[in-house]
Amino acid sequence: MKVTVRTRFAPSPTGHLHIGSARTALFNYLFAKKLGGQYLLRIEDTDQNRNVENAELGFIKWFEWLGLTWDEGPGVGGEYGPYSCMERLDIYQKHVDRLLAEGKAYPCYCTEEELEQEREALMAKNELPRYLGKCRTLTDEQRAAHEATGRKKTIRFRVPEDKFYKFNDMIRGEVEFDSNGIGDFVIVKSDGIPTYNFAVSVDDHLMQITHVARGEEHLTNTPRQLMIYEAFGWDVPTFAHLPLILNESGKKLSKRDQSIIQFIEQYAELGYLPEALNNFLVLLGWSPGGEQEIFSMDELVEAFSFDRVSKSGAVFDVDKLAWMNGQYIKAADLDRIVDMAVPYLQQAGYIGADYDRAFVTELVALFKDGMTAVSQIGELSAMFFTDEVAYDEEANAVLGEESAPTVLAAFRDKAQALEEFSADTIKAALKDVQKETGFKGKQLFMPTRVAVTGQTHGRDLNISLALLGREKVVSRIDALLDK
RNA sequence: GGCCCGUUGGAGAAGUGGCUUAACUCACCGCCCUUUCAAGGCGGCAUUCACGGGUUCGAAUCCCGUACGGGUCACCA
Repeated sequence: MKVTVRTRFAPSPTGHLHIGSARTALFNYLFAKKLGGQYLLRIEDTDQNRNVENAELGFIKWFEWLGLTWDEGPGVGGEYGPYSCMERLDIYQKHVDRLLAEGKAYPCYCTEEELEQEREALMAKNELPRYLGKCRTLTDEQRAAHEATGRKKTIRFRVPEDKFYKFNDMIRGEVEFDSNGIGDFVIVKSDGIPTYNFAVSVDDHLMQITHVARGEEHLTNTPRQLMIYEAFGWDVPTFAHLPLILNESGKKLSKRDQSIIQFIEQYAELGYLPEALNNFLVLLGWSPGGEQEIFSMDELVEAFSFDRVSKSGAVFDVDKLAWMNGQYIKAADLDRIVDMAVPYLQQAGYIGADYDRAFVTELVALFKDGMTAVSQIGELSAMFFTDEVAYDEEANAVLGEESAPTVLAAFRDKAQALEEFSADTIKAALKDVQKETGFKGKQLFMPTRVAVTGQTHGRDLNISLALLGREKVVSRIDALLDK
């Protein structure tokens, strides 16, 4: 029987969906879809201290926003559930008991202080800090004595000595670790909850996960998980360790890093399109090989493979993301962008609840091809909603040109006299001003643009002026001429 | 420090022994188009693949060493 591919993404519920998590989820999703398999979501909530209230709901929402929906997991269920660790405690317990009974794991009564001392002592001797196995050989009597004092205990996995753990990583090839470099590690914490390494192994096996793609920071966890698989006699899934996403200084993106916006919800708030984010993220560490860079989700499913994922870290390039988003905005339906733009305009107080849809549509159409994020609509269209125009240094330089007063005065009169104030008639009026004053090109347009919009850069002048309306255009020019 | 991993332009990268005088994209710089501004088009931007040895008729591509960078060494995931 052909085994179907099953992948998963298993985040800890820290509250927000990080871009790195989204990218890992994306890779797992694409791989499963490409091979006609299933992609599942599982919540790794074994850290009681870090679990955030309702965090689960938060990032589930953002996964949905990205379109990375799961075939099994929270909300949708599935025959291998439950899909969060804290609901699976009894399952882990059974497995721990088995390891304990077989002597493959043992209780450890060392306190944190004792372990800390051990670490310090080792470091002082210039040896690598690790657990030396003090409780490894405790007799039943000694254990009973510890139990009697009510001392807290953890369960540690007995790491086999002198063994090499090898696996074939889909991205990094053959990777090998010496078991002697790994101390007996904790599989059940003193609060009775299993650690990540243990829970993840048990869950991946029970949920019949065939391929595990995760960040490179998990590479050194793999031998531990291999040991657990071995202890239970389970088949090992295929691993793929993705290159890290780096900040501009080449360091792993830390959640506290201020230099880069890191959470999906922040991008959503800024008016990024989910397709753009997916497209940008997939290119971080993966390359399609050809010359195409813009991919729909369907195309990605078709094109994706782990053997085209690189081994070295990828720097998160904010500019490229902006460009990518701009491409998607440009290609998107105008109506969709208008819908996205409305809240920003309302928030800025430019339009109310009963706004003029036709006007807003024209406004958005004017800026759509030049935006890099929909939130920019506020700043971009500010001049349409203010009475006072502020002129900066650059603007004043243009207004100081000798052609400015002549051109402005002429255009003002033409604008005033225009029967209909539209892009076409404005264009004609400007043409007349040119004939009349002899100024053309930059000398003609720049003073007009700057006087009315306050900006030296912008979109189509004729449409901008028409949208602004005669009244604003004329009064702004008058205000300048009066000075 | 131990163990792992990596190193092609400012960034993402293609390239897996000859087809490479190293694709493509972002950024940057020019030019064209547009009477302005954008958008768009075109072109420029690594004589060289961290460095040093080697293997080979031939190396960015294979091997060794050095340097640099990163990850990880938790009762966090």
